[in-house]
Amino acid sequence: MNSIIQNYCSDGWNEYIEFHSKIVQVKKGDFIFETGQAIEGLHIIHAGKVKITTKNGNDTERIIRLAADGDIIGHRGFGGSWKYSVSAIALENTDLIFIPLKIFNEAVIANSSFAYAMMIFFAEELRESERLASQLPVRNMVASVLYNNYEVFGFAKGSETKLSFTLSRTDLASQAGVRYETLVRTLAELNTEKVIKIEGKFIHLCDIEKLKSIKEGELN
Amino acid sequence: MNSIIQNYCSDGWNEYIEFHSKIVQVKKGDFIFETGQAIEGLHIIHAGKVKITTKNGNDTERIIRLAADGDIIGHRGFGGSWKYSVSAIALENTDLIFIPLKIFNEAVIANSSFAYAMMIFFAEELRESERLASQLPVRNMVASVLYNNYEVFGFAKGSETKLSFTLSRTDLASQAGVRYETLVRTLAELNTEKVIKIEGKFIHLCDIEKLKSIKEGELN
DNA sequence: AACTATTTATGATTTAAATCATCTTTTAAA
DNA sequence: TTTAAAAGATGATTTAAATCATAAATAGTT
Repeated sequence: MNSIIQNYCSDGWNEYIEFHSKIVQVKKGDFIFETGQAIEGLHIIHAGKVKITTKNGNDTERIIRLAADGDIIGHRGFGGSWKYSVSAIALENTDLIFIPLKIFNEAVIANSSFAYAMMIFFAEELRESERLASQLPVRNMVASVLYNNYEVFGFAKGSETKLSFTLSRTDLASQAGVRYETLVRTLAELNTEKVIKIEGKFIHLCDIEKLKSIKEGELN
Repeated sequence: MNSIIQNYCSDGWNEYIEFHSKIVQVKKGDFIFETGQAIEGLHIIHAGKVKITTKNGNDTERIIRLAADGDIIGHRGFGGSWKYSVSAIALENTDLIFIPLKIFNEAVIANSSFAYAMMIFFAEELRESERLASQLPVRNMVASVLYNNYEVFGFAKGSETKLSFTLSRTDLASQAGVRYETLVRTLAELNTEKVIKIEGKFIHLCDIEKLKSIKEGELN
């Protein structure tokens, strides 16, 4: 692993953090944490894939972020009541490094460049979250979600187009903020236009440039 | 003013920051900064009111945040390309304190508790931004926006219900992420139910508890 | 006060997406 | 290897919100 901590804390602090960290292993479908629980530390994904979800009022959930190797999760509840405002669910069997809050706080206070890096990390998360405010038609939202899946998961080994991990249609819909049937129809449409290629459950992104332009708001 | 800087930097650093800061005065409707511009520093609102907007693809803009006295603005573009990802527009004549990026960075590196406080500030902004992901019906979104206006602007002096500042209907619609006509109709509906009271342009929040419950996803 | 311009309001119609209803395909289990 | 369960796909219908059209009300200007 080569996380923000390794990069910005001194060797001594890295040892100290590692000594107090522990490995957490979760199975596909398991919660890593759930909305409302008290925050006891920070998780860094060592190997695996995770979805971060939030509740829309009463009923439906929405995926607000995907995370993979090296990504930090569980930082959103920092400050305030120190409770998770979102849930994290493993998309496959996942290993995480858990750093107790006390240790993390000590490291931030002692390593000013780490504190600065964490601040910038949060700023980037904030910018990323602005995507959620864009209320474009379904087609654009779906393109945006597919592109994000590519950014986070990349392409499969030996392929120039196939997503290395495919969310279920239900999860893709949840991330796009639309209903399942609507997502399926939109995928079919993009497939017909050869922007993507549907291969059973799997999805190929055949025209990344077109996808980018659609996600930026290209009409029709 | 009593901002995060005063509270978390040493006296010496406060003097240093103040020495290098300058006052910026903008008139109602003026841009404080615009999407795409290079970031040269951080603004703190000394006295006034500001809306932060983002572009939805080609056409419409959406208000993603309101800010008033003591609030920090312009931090969203930190990191990455160091360009503003949003625009800030004064809702009334506004005085701001501008801190050059170089000075701010020095202060963050030198004052670890300030760096920590900034990190927590960003975390709170991030949590706040999750509101944008909730895709509730118009009625709930409008309630959410009215409540946020109350949180940021408060009630007028001598009134227990009247918002101290009233956004235009167009701006309220932009914040709720709905069309103008839809917003007006929804306000009329909430008015009929006596949750709010419309007094010309001005809005009274008569039943804050009901408003809270609607914004949390109460149906019908 | 009279005249614009802007902001607020409301009715009628259209439309994109949700919902409802099936059906097929794939995966998992007995 | 048959059966059950889950995931994926598509057509038909409904609906909430957008759009179109127009009218009041308010504010600003000469």
